[in-house]
Amino acid sequence: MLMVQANSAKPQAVGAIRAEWDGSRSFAWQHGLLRTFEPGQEIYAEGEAAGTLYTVVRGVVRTCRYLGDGRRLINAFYTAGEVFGLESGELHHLTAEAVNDCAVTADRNFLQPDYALSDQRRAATFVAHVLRRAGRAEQHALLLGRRGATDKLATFLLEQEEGGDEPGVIELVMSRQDIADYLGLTIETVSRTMTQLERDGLITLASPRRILVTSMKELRALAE
Amino acid sequence: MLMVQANSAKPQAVGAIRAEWDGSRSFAWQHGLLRTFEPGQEIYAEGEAAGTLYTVVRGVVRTCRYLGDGRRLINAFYTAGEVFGLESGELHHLTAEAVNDCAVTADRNFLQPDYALSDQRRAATFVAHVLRRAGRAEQHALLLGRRGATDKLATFLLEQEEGGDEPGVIELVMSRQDIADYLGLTIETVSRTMTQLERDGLITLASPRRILVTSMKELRALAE
DNA sequence: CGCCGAGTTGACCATGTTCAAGGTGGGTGG
DNA sequence: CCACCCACCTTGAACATGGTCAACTCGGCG
Repeated sequence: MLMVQANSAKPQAVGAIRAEWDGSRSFAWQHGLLRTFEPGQEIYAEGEAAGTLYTVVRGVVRTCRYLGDGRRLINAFYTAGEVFGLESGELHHLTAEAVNDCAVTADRNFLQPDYALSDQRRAATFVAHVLRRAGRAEQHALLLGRRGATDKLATFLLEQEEGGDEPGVIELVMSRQDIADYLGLTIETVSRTMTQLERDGLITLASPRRILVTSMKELRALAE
Repeated sequence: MLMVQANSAKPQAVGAIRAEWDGSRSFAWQHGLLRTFEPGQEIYAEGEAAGTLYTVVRGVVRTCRYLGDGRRLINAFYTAGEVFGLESGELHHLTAEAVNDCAVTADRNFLQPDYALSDQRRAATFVAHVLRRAGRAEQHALLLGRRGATDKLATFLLEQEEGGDEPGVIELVMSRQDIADYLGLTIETVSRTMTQLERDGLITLASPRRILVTSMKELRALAE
């Protein structure tokens, strides 16, 4: 059942949802309110009540935690078709923000315990998403465990290359600061390492946000 | 239904399983084969077929990945009552090994797709476990994202203190090398940082593996 | 044109790694 | 019972890597 109603962040008609979904991956939860966010805008904050399941329709969302000293650690980037906002407890323990202009659907049915499991088909999809999230988080932990900045960046770039449309071409939607906070590095180190990879002939920086992989083999070797 | 049969690693009668479980947390999957492992012994390897759900009965299990250069990254430590071995794909993408002498039950019913979801109660428990694992992995990623060795070790020690029996007392079952690989540090840095924490009066090293927290407040402050 | 945010680069410094040398304690065997 | 061994841990000194601070470039936009 579709919910359409007024909302603080530009709600849109349901037709738009279906339209945007066309040509994209399909999902079991094709209902919920469509909301759009501007770059940097907060979707929910750490500590708020959880229970809503979000699906990215357009753009990229990041989940992160702010530390006492002002530093920020980015947990994950979510792109079109991916879901986020699930929590094991009552509260969000991460903050979600829009990286660029983006649209997400919010399904509040997940406030009801076991709603997701009432139907076996829905349960299967639900579990698949949670397992995917667990795998992704473990992948990220493994990435952060790596020693060198070069290792980390190479792994990150390959990750982004996978998610992109054209093989060998990486269109970064996030800033250097975002990358730094995702890799546990500083913006300067990210920048330097990027330049170094270009000098070594592994990549070409068409622009800061557009990267061409010129030696996939060597890049993969760095990521092991 | 209980499965009891011969196995390479010391299978035991089912009575023993129930006996060991008494007084411990209860689980929806109280069936499966009990197997024991010696310190360092492999339970399953990265790349092997998945589908078995393991529950730790006694001892501690670590899941890790070995990198090309011989380095090892530890993903998690599992203690009595916790489950591991779930995968989103067909294969294990981590290796599981016994940290000390330990016993686990192996339930191969999870080879059948959607077995876990056939019953809603079982599905709920299953989802809870996967969500827990996701949360834990994200926690670990956040830990690894921290800059200082002191921050990391303080966080790790608090984590261990939580899991222990006596407040303020930490019994480490894992070696310094294990800790180093879990925190993305070297064994020397772990050792030095441990000593430094003792010099600063936050902890007392009764023995390398037995630690008394003498200033919980300051330790928490380090972990933020 | 001048501003501004994002990115790059350089010089110096702090932190953790590396390499190497001791300790320590629990086992085994003489 | 002691001597020895071995794995585990600690400590020290030199070194490498990434962080910090600061200057500079670049491109878009009022």
